[in-house]
Amino acid sequence: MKKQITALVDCNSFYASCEKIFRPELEGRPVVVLSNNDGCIVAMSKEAKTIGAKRGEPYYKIKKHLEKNNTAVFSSNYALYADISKRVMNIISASAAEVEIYSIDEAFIRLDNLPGDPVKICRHLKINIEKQTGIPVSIGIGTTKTQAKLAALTAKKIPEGIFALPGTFSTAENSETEKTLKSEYLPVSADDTTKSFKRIQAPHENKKSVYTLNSGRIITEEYKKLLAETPVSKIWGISSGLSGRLAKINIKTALDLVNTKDAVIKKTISISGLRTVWELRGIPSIEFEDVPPDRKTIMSSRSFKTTVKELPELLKAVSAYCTTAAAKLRENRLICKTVEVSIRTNYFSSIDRQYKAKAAEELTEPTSYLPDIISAAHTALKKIYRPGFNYKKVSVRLINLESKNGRQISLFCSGTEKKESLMSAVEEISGRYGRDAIKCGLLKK
DNA sequence: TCTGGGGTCCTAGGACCC
DNA sequence: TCTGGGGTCCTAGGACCC
Repeated sequence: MKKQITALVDCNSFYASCEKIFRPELEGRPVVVLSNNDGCIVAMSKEAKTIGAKRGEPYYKIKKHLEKNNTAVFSSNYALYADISKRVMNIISASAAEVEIYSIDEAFIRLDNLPGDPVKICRHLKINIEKQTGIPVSIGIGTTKTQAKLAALTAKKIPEGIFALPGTFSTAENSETEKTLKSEYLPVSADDTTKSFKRIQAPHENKKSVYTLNSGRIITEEYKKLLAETPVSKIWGISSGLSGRLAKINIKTALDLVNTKDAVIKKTISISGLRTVWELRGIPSIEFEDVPPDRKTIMSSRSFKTTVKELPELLKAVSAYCTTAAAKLRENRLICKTVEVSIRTNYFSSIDRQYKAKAAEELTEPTSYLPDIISAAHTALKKIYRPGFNYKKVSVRLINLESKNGRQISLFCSGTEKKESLMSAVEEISGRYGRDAIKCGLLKK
């Protein structure tokens, strides 16, 4: 197996950058984007970061402060962000054979199968994206996805916007170490790292300035220094909860982490944490998914601006979320077996009595037919609804999804054909006149 | 007064079976 | 009076990501 070289392309302050594209006058001003109901901050420009805006922070708490600093505030416009994301991802996809679109604003690329210098390829790509879309990006390069993520943190801080990790050293010694590692958790892809990684090593780096991890793996002194300067909470996959647990056993930096025994890691932060550690050591352990796996659930939910008490209003909301979810289901050419509805009161309220519940309803046969989905969701909601509570949020989740194509036979059973053509017609109308042009009403039984 | 939405994966514990 | 053990499957809850 070949040495993996992975880059992470990350759009800078994506939502805020989208808002700035057509408003050059915002240059240099703090920009924040708010979540649904203008509830909390979901994105901010670097100027907004400097004045102390934080992701997830409730807007009302920081509103005055933002105003004082002349901040441009936007309600989120997901249709716009999705559209711009698509353009960015198209450019990235055209640049390499193996691309994993990881989120709306990030993608991993495999560089090892491309001819030419990885850094140069990335520089090209960065210029291309910025020129064609107006969205600034940072690119981190490493030998694993987790390393690429780590490199991207540095990339964001430097003017060039591209940073290649000064290598986990890829030497015969490392390959020998891995062969003798008897860890039962050692991933399949861990062997053979004999290919050199010279290309993205810094020019002044020489093989003598190396450091041997407790595991026996060899890394460069430079990489060691970076690990020592990085708190564990900055590592992809390790958030505040796990960092707290790690701090208790005196693991504070990424270097502490990679020098900890596998068994201790697994015990403290579970198998996913262990994979993260291997990746930091330079052993690919998180799969590169250039073919996106089938989705397992589709969810649609919304918090109410003001709480809701009555069942009819909840039923109406559920119908609307079913419509959104079913549209996505059909877009993905999937059908679902089960519809799950959940409701909850406002857990931030200290006055309201608290209640939350969920119920799942099996469909008589797997389908993407909206009226059947709504009817199942209504049945589920009625099972869990209790009068007298102030409801804050309702969610619909479609689960047990399967591919529509595997179900051709049943197409001709129990009126499925009719349902199919009805849904196609509905889609055409929505496509032409907008999502709200046509709605689903259910007959009372 | 006002605190998002949409995903994934892992683990522990219970039910059930032989 | 003594009261198995191991496997599988499911669910709830907790953790992470952006």
